[in-house]
Amino acid sequence: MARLTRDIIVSAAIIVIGEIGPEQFSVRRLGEAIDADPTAIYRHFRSKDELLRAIGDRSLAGVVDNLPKSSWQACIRELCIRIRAANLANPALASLVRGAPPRHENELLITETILGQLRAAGFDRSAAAQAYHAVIELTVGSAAIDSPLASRPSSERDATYAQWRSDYSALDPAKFPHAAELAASLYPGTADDRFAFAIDRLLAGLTRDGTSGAVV
Amino acid sequence: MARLTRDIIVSAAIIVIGEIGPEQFSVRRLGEAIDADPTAIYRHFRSKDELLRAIGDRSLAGVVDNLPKSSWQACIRELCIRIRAANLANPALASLVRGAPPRHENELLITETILGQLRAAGFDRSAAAQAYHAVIELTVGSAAIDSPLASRPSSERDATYAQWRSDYSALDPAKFPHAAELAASLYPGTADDRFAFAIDRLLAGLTRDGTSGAVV
DNA sequence: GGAAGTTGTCAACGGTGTTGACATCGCGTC
DNA sequence: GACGCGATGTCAACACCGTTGACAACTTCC
Repeated sequence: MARLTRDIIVSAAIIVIGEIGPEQFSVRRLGEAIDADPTAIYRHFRSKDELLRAIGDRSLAGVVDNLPKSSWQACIRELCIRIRAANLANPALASLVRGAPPRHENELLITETILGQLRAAGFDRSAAAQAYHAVIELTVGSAAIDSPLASRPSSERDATYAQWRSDYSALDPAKFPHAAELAASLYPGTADDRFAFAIDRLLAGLTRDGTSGAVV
Repeated sequence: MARLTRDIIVSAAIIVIGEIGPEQFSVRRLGEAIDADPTAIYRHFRSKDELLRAIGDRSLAGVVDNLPKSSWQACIRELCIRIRAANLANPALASLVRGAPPRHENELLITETILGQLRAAGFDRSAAAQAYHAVIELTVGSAAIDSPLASRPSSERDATYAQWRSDYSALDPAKFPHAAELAASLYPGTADDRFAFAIDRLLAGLTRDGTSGAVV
């Protein structure tokens, strides 16, 4: 009888996910890895979803530490990049926002940090809340989309993007003139780069919305 | 022997998903609904993923029709709202961007439309591609996140949001001052409203990025 | 009419999350 | 120290899932 705790299980799960990838992760594989009966896990977590949420929160540990203080944009930007990185690595993202609000410690710290930055920047309550939702939606949503590809080796990712560009360039220019013309420009850089661009633009848009007294 | 076609299967699948929700949808349930052996579906689709993609593309039919022409922002905004609505209704969103680029007819039309609008607005090739990715990432990601809740009745959704606000307001103000203070302002309006706000702010941010010659 | 290819049917494989009955362990109490 | 009880690990099993291969029925073409 191996003694288990929530912490032990979560730590083991993170290792297993790192080895076999989020898609292949299952309760049975986890049980095998910790050399215990898979169903023993259900003594510590009500369901796999609850386990995934715990994993997700663990991977967010320290995500609000030592954020840049140069500006609120730089701070939120860096925070979102970290959140995204944490969420890409494991499947908890799916259950992160799924049917449950940020109840866990680290998730709450994220909410608190973002709201604090926005308030300090001059956003009123309503505007801060709206901006918070927009930022989180982009960050978590982006991670959810990019996650499947992110778990593959980077060489494979590059090959995939190259293939997609080639698909676009092969389109009928009569039907899809712009898509065909811009084929070579699509999927520029890494997915991380594209996210950084998006969050930058969103933050820029938030400062000029007229719904808050925020001034840059 | 009931004669099946891809079209019949996709139509039936959409009905079934509407009845039992995206989460409960399975090949077996679909087979039951069309009164045929579940495995017959595999004569027309290589895998469930391929079926889901076909469903996704079907639900995007007509999404680029009659878009507002008042401005490129209004056009893209409306298009994204429609895409989101289509994706919320079925689970194809997960496989939409998952491991495959927009290869289907309607998906390509979306790409073409957005790129065309951006180019006409003065974005150069690189800037148009970047902006396209940012917009799609937010739109599809947002749908992916909101989908689980969107499949429930609106009364239940409202109750859920109310519960979450109450959770936030119960937080320790010493640890989470801003989250506690803004509890009542969080989750304002509907998820659709929040998305509309986010896409508005992103589009606003795209016009002021300095990476294009775009002028409003 | 016969051959060939397409498509529906059936049984089965290997996997999943989860549950209930049973056994075993650790710990507090008499 | 013995007892009892609750917490926890083990095992078998349930009800699903996506998918495959062998077979049969049907359609189409020569």
